[in-house]
Amino acid sequence: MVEISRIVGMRDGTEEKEEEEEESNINSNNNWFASWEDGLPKPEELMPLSQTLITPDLALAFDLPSPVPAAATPHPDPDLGGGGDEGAAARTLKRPRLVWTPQLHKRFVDAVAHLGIKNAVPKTIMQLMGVDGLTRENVASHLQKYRLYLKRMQQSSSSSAALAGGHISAADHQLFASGPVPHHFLSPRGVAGPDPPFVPLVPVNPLHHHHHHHQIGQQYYYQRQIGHFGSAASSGVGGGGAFDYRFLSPPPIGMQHMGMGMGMGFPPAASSYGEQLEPGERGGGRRELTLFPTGDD
DNA sequence: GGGAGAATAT
DNA sequence: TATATTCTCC
Repeated sequence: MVEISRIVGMRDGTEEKEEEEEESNINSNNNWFASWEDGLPKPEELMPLSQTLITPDLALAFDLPSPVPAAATPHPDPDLGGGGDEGAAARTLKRPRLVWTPQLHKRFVDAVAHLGIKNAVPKTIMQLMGVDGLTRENVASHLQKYRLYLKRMQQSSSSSAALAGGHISAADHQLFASGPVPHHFLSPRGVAGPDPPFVPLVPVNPLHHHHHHHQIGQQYYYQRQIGHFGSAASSGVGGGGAFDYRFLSPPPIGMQHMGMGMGMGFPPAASSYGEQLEPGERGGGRRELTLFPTGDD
């Protein structure tokens, strides 16, 4: 079949110490990059956990308002209908929303940090991250937000704006503030600093691995949530409609979506599983690709 | 044309 | 809100 969305599974065989030094380390991070590789898999450790998330048929079905058989589908796209070019189909079908887990974000930050602000552009970052399935758009979007975050950080740290109301929102802490932010990102002088030498990440090989991720504790699982066929009956309003969720992989940890009500950051070192959110809360019918660690990171 | 970045959409 | 998509510009 066609492999549409796949994400890499990364082993953290080398569970180095470091990792969670964060804020307290921002000022004394002489080694923030010395240990940058720690969180990253060595080339030989890079282990693609590729999975076929959705078949063309399924995609078709889910994309339609009703469970109309593909055969009867008036879909104009030849790629979808004919099972032609796999690559084309893979590009055509929409990927699930990417969830930026702390681990994924860390990779992002590390990449940005080692590229240097000025060289940190989506494509480069993406390549450096070496995460299979990650697109330039994914990175670009995240980068945009990340820059906004850095901007606010600068403001609140270099002026009295912090008192004026430019405080860091809980949302910031949720992801961005949870990881180490290279200090030079925030200080005007270090911005154009020299690029620390580092070993470029080796991109994940595109091989198909139909792993049955049983090895909890050292890999990333991906999660896929698929909405139920557009049954007009079940779909409540944006509220809590009953959806027909199916998990093709073990359920996720409940560490995202803690917005609104109690905006507390996720556990700093969410080493292991927390509780799990009841699936189906939100995301009515949306697919979501989630990378989450199963081991302590 | 392709990519970056901002704006806008979902 | 978080992430995706679109749009403009280079």
